[in-house]
Amino acid sequence: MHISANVSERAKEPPNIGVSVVILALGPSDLDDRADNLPAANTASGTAPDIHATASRSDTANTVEVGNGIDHTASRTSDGDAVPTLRIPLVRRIRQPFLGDWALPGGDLQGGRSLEYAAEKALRSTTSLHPQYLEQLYTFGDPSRSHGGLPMVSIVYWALIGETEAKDFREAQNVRWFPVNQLPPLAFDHKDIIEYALTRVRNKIEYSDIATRLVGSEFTLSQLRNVYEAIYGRKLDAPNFRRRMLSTGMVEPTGEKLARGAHRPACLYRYVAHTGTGKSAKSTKPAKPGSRDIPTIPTQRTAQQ
Amino acid sequence: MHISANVSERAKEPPNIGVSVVILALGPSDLDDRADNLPAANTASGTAPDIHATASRSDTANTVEVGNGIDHTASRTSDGDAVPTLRIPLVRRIRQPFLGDWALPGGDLQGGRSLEYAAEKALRSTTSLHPQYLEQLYTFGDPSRSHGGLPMVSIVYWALIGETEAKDFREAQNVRWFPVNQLPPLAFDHKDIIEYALTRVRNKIEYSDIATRLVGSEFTLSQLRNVYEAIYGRKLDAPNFRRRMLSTGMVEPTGEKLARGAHRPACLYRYVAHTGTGKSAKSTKPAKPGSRDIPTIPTQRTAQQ
DNA sequence: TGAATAGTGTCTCTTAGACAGTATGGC
DNA sequence: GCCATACTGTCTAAGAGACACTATTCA
Repeated sequence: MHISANVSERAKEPPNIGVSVVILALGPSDLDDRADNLPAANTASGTAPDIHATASRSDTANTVEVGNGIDHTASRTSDGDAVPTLRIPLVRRIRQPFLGDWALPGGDLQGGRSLEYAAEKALRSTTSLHPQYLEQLYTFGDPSRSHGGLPMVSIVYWALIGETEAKDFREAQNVRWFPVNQLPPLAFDHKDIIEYALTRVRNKIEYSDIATRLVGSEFTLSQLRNVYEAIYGRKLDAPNFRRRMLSTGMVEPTGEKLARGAHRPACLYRYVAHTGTGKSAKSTKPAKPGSRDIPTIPTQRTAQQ
Repeated sequence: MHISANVSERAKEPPNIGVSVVILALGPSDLDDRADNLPAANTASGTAPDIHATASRSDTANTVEVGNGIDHTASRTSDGDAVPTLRIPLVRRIRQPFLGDWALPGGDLQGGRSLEYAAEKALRSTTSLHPQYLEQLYTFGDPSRSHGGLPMVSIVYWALIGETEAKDFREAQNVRWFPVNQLPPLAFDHKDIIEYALTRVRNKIEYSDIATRLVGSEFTLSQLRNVYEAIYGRKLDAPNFRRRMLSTGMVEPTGEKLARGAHRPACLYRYVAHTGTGKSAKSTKPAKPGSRDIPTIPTQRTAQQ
């Protein structure tokens, strides 16, 4: 990857390729507000002067409200019920353009490796975690998005990380976690990209099994509902949610129960892989992370080679 | 882009980038079977020996049935009603690998140009047409897909071309149009890519306005239904289709009528841009071809830059 | 008049959502 | 007993699909 002598020469060459990841992780779902020991959200993490107010406070000074169509600046609704929130790790830029702003984790693409490999590598180097789910989001290549940097085609992936996994994140230099509804100033078009990823996830959760990957192998329907609520950013009606989950045939009871407090214990369920014989088994190829180059259901393609 | 001396060196370099297009065009919807003067489908077009049987005949020797879950090897159903079919232009490969097989049109990516530009250019050079709709499909980058060629990342777009536009295609060397249900042997993973594009289009037509771009500015509901039928590959119930279209508020009557035969004339309608005040106005940013780098609703992204 | 397409009415089935009410645990 | 959560029952409204039926044109 060599850089040409002048700009007109450079324009004729193909742009560089990078791979980036929107990493969506479940926040803690237990009701005590642990804002101060959330993954690195509040710890001064680095060398550069802190140009932002504390991101996890309820005031939104120096943070950007992502317009996701849902009104929740805090993680609790007015009636006092907790709505779990999604969190996202970002990397502070240490060079121009957008020096000091926050950006999605990313890396270069190696010739002999798959795109998923590059995405997982970017994810690991930022969080030292493995994704529960990884899928291509979109490829951005408009020349105007470089803002003075080198022209760059960014192949963007999005990843999901479960609550238990997110607890052993790696606290790295210039890496912080932000709630998706309180993002800091972002470099390039990364704000649009995150919004787009959220739209995509909320859409995908409707017809796929991604939510079941964010809970353990056995789970209560409340726990599963919490995953949906975190992704939607709003509370769901518990009775209707139960009916919907059971009617899909995607989950089945284990027979066990789980007591977690001064109330009736909840039945445990497990995920049932779709055999195609289920009742409303919409076609949902699981497509594990790093599996192959064939996307799951609704995405897009066309290729010269 | 220079080629390195040996393989191990090459593997460390970033792969080449190309842009390809799945071009979906409406076939003729009038009922006379014009298989023999369809765009270039049957004319011997080239220098290379013709390794395929006539692709537009009803026998499928040397053609590949794309498994789209719909049983229609011919364009007519058993009751005699015509089902319009989608057609797709392919380019015959004139070098290894996959010499003689058919492939999606594509081209290189120039640094100073957008991805859409490259896709439109590939489309123009093959068909001399402008797309009614152009959208990114997916980016393929698995090393295994090169099959002996150079490693290649393919950013794939899909395009829609209306029936009237498709009539003045350009008959080019080594370019032919095939019905999507009778494809010839395809190079690389292009068969998967086309199947994926069809899935995507059938999905997208549900919640977007792409169908209205394939008819004129004024159209009857029968004409619009024909577009849906071509994309779905099956007949639709006319009364239910009418109700559904009218209930979305996406179309409105012009007051005019169109007489086309020995039967009751049909009312003409026009497309109504969504203002957000409509009844079931699902969020559908139009996203014209070549507009910007922000995708429409359900797709995916994440980027390093 | 008949053929062919345009268009209306109506029925059923399914699903999502609202919400009242019951069940079962800890305290 | 009370409280909190788990779970059941039921009503309503909207949407998709099947399909009988009417309307309007030309030949």
